[in-house]
Formats: sequence, structure tokens, C-alpha cells
Amino acid sequence: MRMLLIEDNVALADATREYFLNLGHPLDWAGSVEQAERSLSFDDFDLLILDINLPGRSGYQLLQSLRSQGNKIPVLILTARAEVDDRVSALDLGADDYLVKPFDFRELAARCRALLRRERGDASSETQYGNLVYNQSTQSACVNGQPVELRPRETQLLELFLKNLDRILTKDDIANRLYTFDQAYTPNAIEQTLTRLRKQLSDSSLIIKTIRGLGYLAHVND
Amino acid sequence: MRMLLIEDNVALADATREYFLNLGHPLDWAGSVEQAERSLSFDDFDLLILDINLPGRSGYQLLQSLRSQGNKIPVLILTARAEVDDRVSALDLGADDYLVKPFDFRELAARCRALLRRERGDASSETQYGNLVYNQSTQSACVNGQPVELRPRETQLLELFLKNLDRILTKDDIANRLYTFDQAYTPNAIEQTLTRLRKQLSDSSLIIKTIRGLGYLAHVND
DNA sequence: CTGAAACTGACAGCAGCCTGACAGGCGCAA
DNA sequence: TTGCGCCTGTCAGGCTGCTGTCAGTTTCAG
Repeated sequence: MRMLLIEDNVALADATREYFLNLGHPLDWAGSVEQAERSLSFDDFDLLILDINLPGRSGYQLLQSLRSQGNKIPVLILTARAEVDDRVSALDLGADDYLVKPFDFRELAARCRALLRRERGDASSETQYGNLVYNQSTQSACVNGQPVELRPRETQLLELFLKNLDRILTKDDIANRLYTFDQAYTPNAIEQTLTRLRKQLSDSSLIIKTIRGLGYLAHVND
Repeated sequence: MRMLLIEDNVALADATREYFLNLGHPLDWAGSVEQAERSLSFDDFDLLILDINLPGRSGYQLLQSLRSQGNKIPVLILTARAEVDDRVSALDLGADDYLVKPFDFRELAARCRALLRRERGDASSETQYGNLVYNQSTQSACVNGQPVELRPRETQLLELFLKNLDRILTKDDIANRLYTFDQAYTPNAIEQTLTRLRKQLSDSSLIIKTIRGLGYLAHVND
């Protein structure tokens, strides 16, 4: 579960980050809409926590532009203004929930969990790719009806490839999905994970081709 | 079984809470309709116990708005007024039961159990999972016809797993079910309870698998 | 053919989980 | 009140298995 907090108040951001870290959930932080857009452009997040009152472009504009691009990522709005209008328009714009400052961290965490659960609980989370069936809610895969034991890293990698079929993924793309900013990684770690994933999926119709010097490309062979 | 009590009388709320905690059922408390709405928006409850005479927006309004949203959660109304009119209109609005203050805690608990049993729909609250039979109304379990002695915490955990077969439950999910907001918990407490539950169910066909780094998954092995 | 990139088996560190032992808290009985 | 038993959370030690590193090998483009 990867979350991005967009908040210009450094003290609040730090405290929030610390709280979530203690819960075991890494939280990336962006101080402005511009910074957030940069993070979003080369990284996938599962959830955004978005302050409305930001210097420069407001949180609304970010939310609006995300939704107009068809991005459905769950967004939780933080607002200092308690007016109902604010809340209504936030939800109208496509926010999934809101919280009025000052708030209790426990409530924020509970709401995040609720959003993620809603996301996870969605039906039709099972998708078929040739003889490979992947279930996103249980994070499990079957090949020819036989369950395949995937480790967390392999699962992350598989999800990434399934979301990007027939598209080249560079090692950097992959690293950005598997590791947070401050986690160091070596290209070899990715290669190793890929080897393990390929071994698990050796009988499946999902083929992960190496494109030497560029990256990898997954496609379904049928 | 997670319940929310909406009651402005602090002393009564505390006493009720204590009573249910002793029975092994976490009970969250909201002092006003606004607070209740906040709790309801980000957490799932199995039952509401709702005082009608609340400062500000009344319990009726909350009930009405819940039902108009199509929310079917069982609601038990508490009322200090003994008038029949009150009761009738509460039931009209979609309350499932009512109780006139002052009341006996044992009666409240019995009515809550009855509501939850009705909710589940099946007349016999006994369900079979392979060689494991669980009776929800007596909160007792049998494996191969032999009764299994379960402690309150273990029972809560078992119920949670039975309601979520073949679905991953994270430690957070579990914590949210076993503990109220303000109760601190450590992951280890859950692990310990799980160890104890597994030991009790070692001969049963209910398997609780650990999914390292993610959570737990229960399924019936037959 | 050559060098760089990618693959992969072996291994070690470590985080997550399990579990036995213990202690605090509570209810109950004397 | 004291003593006892039960429940449940904490602690610490141990174990498992995941994951990154290393090093040797293979592959491939030029």
C-alpha cells in the first residue's frame, strides 16, 4: 500500500508521515501540486491524501485534472475550512472522502483503510490472461487452474506487468513501483525477482520478453 | 460483532460499554449524531444502539437519513419516553427494535443478540464448516462433535475468519474488529490469540494460512 | 569475436511470525 | 481483604522463508 501526502505544512506532513511509518505504511510526501504531479507521473500510488489549501495551484485543480484524465485513484481531501460547501464540492469533484482539520491521526488512518478496503473489495477483481488467472483481492494467481505460490515481490512485479501488457517497461519503471524513493536498489535485484517470477509462470501463457538495453515487455501468448 | 452506541449520557454510555466489553464485544461510543455519522462513514458496524433524545439533531433524523440511503444496518432504539407513539414511529422509521429506559443490561444484550441473529437470516444459528460446527448464538464450537473451549478473544477471531473465508485479512482488519479505536494493540497480541485459536482448532478442517507480510487467509479444507 | 547486459544458483541477513513463559488485571469465594 | 484461577497482553528467543548480493555463466548486439 503506497500513499502520497500532498501538504504544504511541513510540521504536519512530518508528523503524519511518522504516524503512518509507525503503523508500518510508508508515506511519500509532496509539498506542492507541482511536486505531486512529478511524483504521480513516474510512480503509482494506491491512495492520495490531498490538502486543499496549497500555495500556488490548489488541490482542487490537481484533483480535477486527475479525474479528467480518467485517473480513478482514491483521494482523501484535507481541508481547514469547515464549510459544507467545501466538502460538497470536493466530493463533487471526485474526492472519495474528506477530513476537516484539525483531525485525529487515528481517524485519518481509519479512513484510509476504509478507502483501500473499498478499492480492494471491488468485485470483478479476477482477470484472465490466457491460461493465467489473477485475483487482485486475494493477490493470488492460477495457471491452468493450479494455484501458483507467489511471494510479495513477485506479486508486485506480476501486477505491474499485467497492468502494462504489450508496453515496454524499463528497469527504472519497475524500480519505481517496487521501491520507495529512499530505498536503494540494484538492477540485479530486479533481474533476480524476474527470474523467480518467470520460473513460477513457466507454464503460463504470459511471456515476459527481455528487450536488451531497454527493458521488458509482457504479452499474452494464445 | 462490532457495535456503535449513540448516547449523550456519559455515565450510561460508560456503563453499557463496560458491560459489553466484559461480554467480549467491543462497543464504540458516539456522543452525538455528528460524531456517529463520522464513525459510520469510515467503519463497518454490525449494530447501532441509538438513543432518541440527543442534543442537536435527534436520533430519528440519523435513522431516517441512514434508511433513506438504503443502509440496512440493524438499529435498536433507546428511549426515555414510554409513550407508545414514540415506539411506533421509531419502528416505522426503520428501527428494528426498541427498549425503554431504564433498562436491564442483560435485556439489552439479549435483544442485540436477537437482532444480529435475525440479520443473519438463518433460523438455526449453527453453521457447519467441514468437521467444524459453530453456533453463533451460544458462541460455541465443536470439532468432530467434540466441544472446543474457546475464550472470548478466540471466539471473536474465529467469527471474523468464518465471515471472511477465502479472503485475506490484514492485521489491521483484524485489529479493527477486535479492538475499539482508542484501545492500543500490538501485532503480537493478535499473533498470540491466533496461536491459541489454531491450537484449539488443530483437528478441525478450518485452516488459517499465514500470508507473510500481508495477513491471514482462512479456508475450509475438505 | 568481444564486451556489456542479462540470467541464475548459492548464500547470508533480516524481517516477520510463532510460541513458551510470565505478569497484570479482573472476578469470585472464603 | 486475601488468595486463587482465568484471561489476555507483553517479552524474548527461536525459526522460517523472503529478498538482495555476489559471482560465475550465458546471451546477444555490433
